[in-house]
Amino acid sequence: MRKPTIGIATVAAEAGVGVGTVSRVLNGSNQVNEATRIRVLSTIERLDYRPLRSASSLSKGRTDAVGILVSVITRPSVMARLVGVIDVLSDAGLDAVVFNVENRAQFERHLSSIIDQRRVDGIISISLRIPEERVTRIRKLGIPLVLVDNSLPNFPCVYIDDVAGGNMATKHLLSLGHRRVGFIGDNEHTALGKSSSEDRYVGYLMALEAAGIEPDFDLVARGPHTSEAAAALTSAQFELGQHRPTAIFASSDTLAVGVIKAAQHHGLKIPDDCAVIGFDNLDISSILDISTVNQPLLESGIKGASKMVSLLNGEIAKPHREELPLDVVPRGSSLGIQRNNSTKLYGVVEGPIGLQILQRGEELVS
Amino acid sequence: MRKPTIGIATVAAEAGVGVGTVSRVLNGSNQVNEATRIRVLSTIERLDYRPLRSASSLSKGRTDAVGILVSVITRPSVMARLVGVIDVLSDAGLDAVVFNVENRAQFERHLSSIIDQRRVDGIISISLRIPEERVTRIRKLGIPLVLVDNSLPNFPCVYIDDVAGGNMATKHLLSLGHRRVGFIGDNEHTALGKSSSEDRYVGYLMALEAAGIEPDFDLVARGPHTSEAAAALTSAQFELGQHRPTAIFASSDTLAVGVIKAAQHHGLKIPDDCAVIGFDNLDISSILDISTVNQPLLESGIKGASKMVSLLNGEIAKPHREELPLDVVPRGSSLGIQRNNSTKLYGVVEGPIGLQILQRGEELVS
DNA sequence: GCATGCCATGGAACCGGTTCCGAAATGGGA
DNA sequence: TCCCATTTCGGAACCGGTTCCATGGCATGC
Repeated sequence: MRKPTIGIATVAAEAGVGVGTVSRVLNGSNQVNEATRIRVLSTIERLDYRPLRSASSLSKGRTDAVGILVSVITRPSVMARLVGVIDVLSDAGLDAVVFNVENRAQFERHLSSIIDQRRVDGIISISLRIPEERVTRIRKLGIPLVLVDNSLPNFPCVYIDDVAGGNMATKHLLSLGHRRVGFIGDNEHTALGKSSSEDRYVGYLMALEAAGIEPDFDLVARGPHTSEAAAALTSAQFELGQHRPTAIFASSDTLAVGVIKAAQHHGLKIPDDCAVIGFDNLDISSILDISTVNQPLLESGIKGASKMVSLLNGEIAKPHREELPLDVVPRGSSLGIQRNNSTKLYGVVEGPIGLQILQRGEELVS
Repeated sequence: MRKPTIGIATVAAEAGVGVGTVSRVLNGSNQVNEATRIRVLSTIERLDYRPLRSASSLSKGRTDAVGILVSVITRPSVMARLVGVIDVLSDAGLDAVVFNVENRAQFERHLSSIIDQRRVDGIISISLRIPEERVTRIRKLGIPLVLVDNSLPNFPCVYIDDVAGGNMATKHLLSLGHRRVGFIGDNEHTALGKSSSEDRYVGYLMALEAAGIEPDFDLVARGPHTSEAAAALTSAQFELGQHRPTAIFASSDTLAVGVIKAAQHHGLKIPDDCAVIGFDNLDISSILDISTVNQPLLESGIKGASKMVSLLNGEIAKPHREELPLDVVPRGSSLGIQRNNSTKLYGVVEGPIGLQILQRGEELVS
């Protein structure tokens, strides 16, 4: 014997039935007599038969796999969305094939691969803007596509209103009496076409205008999406002397961490000397007590993947386009001590933010 | 026309060649005349032909996909390894099919699915211990398996010596003169079979013994893998009065954050009143200036995936079993101010750790 | 001029499931 | 007892590539 490969035919022969019957048993058809089913199942067990996915895919005409394109996966916000997506797909019996996109070239390569090799049934794109010509192609080919944290005409998508978010964040700072509000954003995403940061900046400008404040472009800066870069940019603003900002809106929590580092570096107390608000409500912002704009990250993944599941079932994604809610989460980095429900330590210790950060009383469960 | 499906046969007919030739062109065989190749390629272009992955898989007998089992993906350490794995696989032209494992039931389900449905060519397991019977099965079936952050006889793996790591961390604290060193670990991983935390605990005990210190089990505690839980456990230790620990080894950075929260809650200054060291060298530990044990996370993924690529190419994974190096990264949470290269702010401001944390001068690039 | 051998090529067999159609078996009703 | 509907089943055709073998053409060597 050179090929001990056990296929559906072998099982059929052993069990004394036709291949069709075995197939029916495998797929849980109810067109099978109970006794027969048992006989087939026991034969499968005995021969240790394992169906071959690709053969099934070929005849069924679908792969039961979904391609997931994610922008720099290491970003915590992206990560959270991805988890939501994977969990939903798994539950639906779909394989989650992940493509990590870190630069334009990689993006193009992965897109080609996905589109031209017909390896997946659908595509979920997370925080990425797909180039126009690709979109056209995808549309023409009729490949199911769902956007998470982005939006595209005629495709199901889950997104937030970044402009509104930027507006909310800035208004929060303005409402605390600040007039010189700085903006620290990133310019990285632009490389992959998506720029939440820019949209949030627009919201920032709108809020200023609504408050009758003339924007000061010395208080606006962009750089790579790292806290180090943000710290450097912020540092420059703090050196403006009396023209320095008294509050800063960082377009993401990661950047907000950098802003705070810079403030400490300049001996500025937070929030008294400079209030800070970030965006995303990552774990880190909770740990460091940074005010932020909360957006439902995990949920965005869940909803996006659910839409994909619907599409693949031939249904129409229920809310075709879905905008998720945002809300400001005020914390110590903007409100400071004068806040309210503080633990006893909270009012007692006078000190820089670092302290408050770590003391803000989570109830310690014992 | 009811089926406009364009297959290799259509292309062959259109180009006036045989299917074999088209296939050869697609696979870059050099057995094809240049003129013919061009003709076929242009036909492919003209018809917008796209080969079907599953058909190819079926005849080739392989899927060119690798299954990745990851324990709770959201853990930053796991995440980092995953990124390494995905990047290497992508470069090798292999699909990365990710299975997120959050509990025992899910684990079993995914394992069955992977093993019994023959959907992937190999399995990479990250930070998970595969149940004995599954291992037996995998071995018998000859499915390529690579372990990352774990080890199993006769399978290629990339791992660290957690016992040694725990030892190093504890020794670091002992070397600073501490005698009452506490341990905060987690018990979650146990649910999935893997327990780095326990191994690190063993290292902790060994270090104590080597120093001639009798372990005090009031200073040992375990709980869920969250900083909140760690804070609660630590809090209890701080209430031991004069018997409280003067230093704590947390088996991961996430837990170390909790330890620090608890210290602040109790008005203890770090590192003066209590030194802390974590494990993993996550971003957060750098931001919060927490001493830690560094392990090459991204690299573990890269090396693991490389081994898988070798295996699938029929080669033997080069270093079959590979132990990655560990090293203590001393930071403010254990060394404190008496350190050395501090910025000017560093020595000036007297205060709790929170301050130092955020002031420790990273050189701010301008 | 003929044997030899390489290159390029056509195409049938094959990979291992799924599906559909026709048929056999079963059972109920007239 | 016969007819028809229903349930269950067998198996050929099919999905769309890959591979191997046979073949034809052409150049080289004697």
